[in-house]
This record gives sequence, structure tokens and C-alpha cells, in this order.
Amino acid sequence: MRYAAEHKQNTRKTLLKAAAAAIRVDGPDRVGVADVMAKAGLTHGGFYAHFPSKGALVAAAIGQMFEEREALILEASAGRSPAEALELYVRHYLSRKHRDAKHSGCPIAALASDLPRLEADARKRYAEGARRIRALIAAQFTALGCADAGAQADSMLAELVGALAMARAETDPKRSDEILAHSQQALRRRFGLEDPR
Amino acid sequence: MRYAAEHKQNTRKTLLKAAAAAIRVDGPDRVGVADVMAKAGLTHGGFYAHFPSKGALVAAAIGQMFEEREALILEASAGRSPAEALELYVRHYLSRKHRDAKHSGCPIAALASDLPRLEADARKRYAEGARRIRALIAAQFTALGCADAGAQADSMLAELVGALAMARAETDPKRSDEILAHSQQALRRRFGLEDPR
DNA sequence: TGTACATCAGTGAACGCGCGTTCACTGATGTAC
DNA sequence: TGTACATCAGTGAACGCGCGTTCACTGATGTAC
Repeated sequence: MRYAAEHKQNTRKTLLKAAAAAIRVDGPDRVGVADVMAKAGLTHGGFYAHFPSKGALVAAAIGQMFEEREALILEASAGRSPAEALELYVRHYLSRKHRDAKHSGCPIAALASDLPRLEADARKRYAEGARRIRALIAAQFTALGCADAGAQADSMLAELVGALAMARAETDPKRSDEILAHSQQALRRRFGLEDPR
Repeated sequence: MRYAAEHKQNTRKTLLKAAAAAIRVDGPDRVGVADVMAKAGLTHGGFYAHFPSKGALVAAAIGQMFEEREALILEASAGRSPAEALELYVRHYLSRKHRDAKHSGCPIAALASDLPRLEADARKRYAEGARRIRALIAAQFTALGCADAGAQADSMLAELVGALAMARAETDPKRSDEILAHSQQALRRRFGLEDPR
């Protein structure tokens, strides 16, 4: 079966998307090469036609996660004022929906504690991705006229990531909701974000 | 070789401490039963005289981490005013020393993203431990006369955990230091903690 | 006092399983002549 | 127009390794008689 010119590239993209989802849910160690191939309807042997090793897949999948995430943030911010965009970001980030949709959520929170254990390539991709997301937030603060936009972005992102990770770890659903709500409230207050409801 | 009455209990404690350190550094999946036994100077076969399974070790080791951590917090707070205790906690939490000493640091940050993937027992221990640490912080806010001490504690802990995890994931040492410094500054300001230096 | 036996933390070989990786092969299609 | 060959994404069996778990055994000491 000879394939269309872009067929291989499409398969590669499918693998990356499948890996990006699976790794956020189960972690880089528990996601197998065979799992990812099966999700694309393929058998495991063909994997090495696309990636030189599992480590390379993990690194590329982390890149994929951040690309997806950045696209989502840009799309959500489009046509909105800086204050609206920040408010929306915080509201979505600390929603029950985001907490429960780990496969498609923020990779910073999903992989935070896995990261220091990964190979150099994967760490690099993650650090670059985190910096880009931080830059998107900082840009909104700059547009709002903040002098220390970078510091504000770091602080906001830290509380977002920490609150989401802790809410996901909490076994009591009520307490988990509370963690999200408390950080939501704190962030709104300290950054002067209106509650639109 | 017949052993002293408490010998087995001591061995168990040694194993727990070794596991608690190793799991924070390498994660629950990459720490092997044989590794932990070797760190106690034993061979792997004897493991099952102490724990029914690896999962039970992981859960017990998580309990151990939080015990160590609580003891440390209580010790550091002893004889200090609530404001001093909070200031010290934040300063230590966001120090380079804490960032670089993963084996003995805060388990909430070290295992945040591993948690949702672990067995029910381990998740329970973690959630209980996180609640106790949160309660220690909330108690200081209550002593300071805060009406919403629980909400303050949640928000502070979220920023601490997020900032530490992100600083550990960052590959550029300068940016990593900056992440710690920015959250340190933000937390001091919003909770009115004096810089003693 | 001396001998046989019970105890039990720890030993180390073995088993089964999953997973990353390799490799000879397949089979449909494009190309050369 | 027809035939032989090259191409190449994907197949599926196999290999090696690490790891959790099991189990028969060790050997020093306490206990029963």
C-alpha cells in the first residue's frame, strides 16, 4: 500500500496528539509505546519509523501539549481586553472542568512533578513552553500598564498551577472545589479582576 | 541471628525513611523495592516481611514524608509569633536550598502531579497530609485574627507549591531563581510579612 | 549442665510479566524499460 | 501496453532487561526437657 505524500506526517501528528493526551493523564512512565500506537490504530513495530526512541516521543509530545495550549489561550483572548482575557483565563484554569479534563489541560500543572526526572530534551521543551505561556500572561499585564508584568505573571501562574495540582490531588470533592474557589477569589482580588456573573 | 525486640520496627522505619527520600526524588514508579532494601543494607527478598506490596510501601512512605514535614514546621514555628512563623515558612519554602533538596522537601510539591495516578491508599495519605499542613498554616492566620484563615491558607499554599514546582522544572538557573523571588515578593506583600533582613 | 528443637529476620535464586527495541517480512503502488 | 523492480509505511514475532513477587533455605539465639 503506497501512501499519499503527507500520509506519514499525518500519522506522526496523530501519534503526537495521542501521546500528549495520554502522558498528561498517566504520566510519561506509564504510557507505553504500544499504547500510543494502538490509539492511532497501528501496531507497535512501526513506531520507530516516526521517532528514534520513546524519550524522543515524550519530548515531542510535551511540545505538542504546549502548542495546543498556546493556541487555546490565543483563541480565547482574541478580541478581548487584557482584563477580560486574564479574568477568563483564571476562571477557566480554576474551573472544575479543567480539573477533571486532565488529558487536555495545562501541561505545566499536569507534569510539574514529573519534569525534573525526565531527560534533558523533554525538560527543555517543557521549560520553553512554560516560558511562552508566562509571556502570554505577562503581555496582558503589560497591556494593563503594569510595571512589573513579568513578576505578576510568575506569581499568578504559580498560584494557578499549585491550586490546580492540589485540587486534583484532593480526594474529597468538596475540599477540592474549595481549593479552586479560594484561589479563584484570591487571584481576582489581588489582580483586580471583575467577576462577570 | 535472633534480633532485639524492636529490631524489626527499626528496620521498617529505616525502609520508610529511605523510601520517603527516594520517592520524592525519582517518583513512585522509578523507585524499586530492591533499591529501597539496598539503601537499608538489605537484600530485596526480605521486603515482604515488612510490607504486603510495593503499593503499601508507597502509601506508608507518603505518610512518613508528611510526618517529617509536620515535625519540621512545628519545630520551626515553636516560640515564634504567627507573623514570624509564616514569614519563616515562606522564606524557607521558596529558598534555593528547598528547591535543590528534593529528597527532604515538601511532599505536596514533590509529588503533586504523580498523585492522581496512585492507588487509593496513597492518595488518601497524601490528601490527609496536605490537609494537616494546610491546617498548620490556617492556625497561624487565625492567630493573626483573619476571618477567612482557611481561604488564606489555601491560597498561600497554592502559590508556594506552584512556584516551587515551576522553579524545579525550569532549566535556566537564573529564571528558576526569579520564579522563587517573584512569588516570595508577592506573598510577602499580600500577607503583610516583613522582610527581616 | 547439656542437647534437641522452635523461632524468625534476612538471603538469594527463580518466575512471570510488561515494555522498549530490533528486524525480516508484507503488499500496494509508482517507475523504468 | 505490459512486465520487472524499487519504494516504504506498517506488521508481528522475538529479544533483553528490569521489576514485583514468591519461596525454600540459613543461621543465630532462646526455650523445653
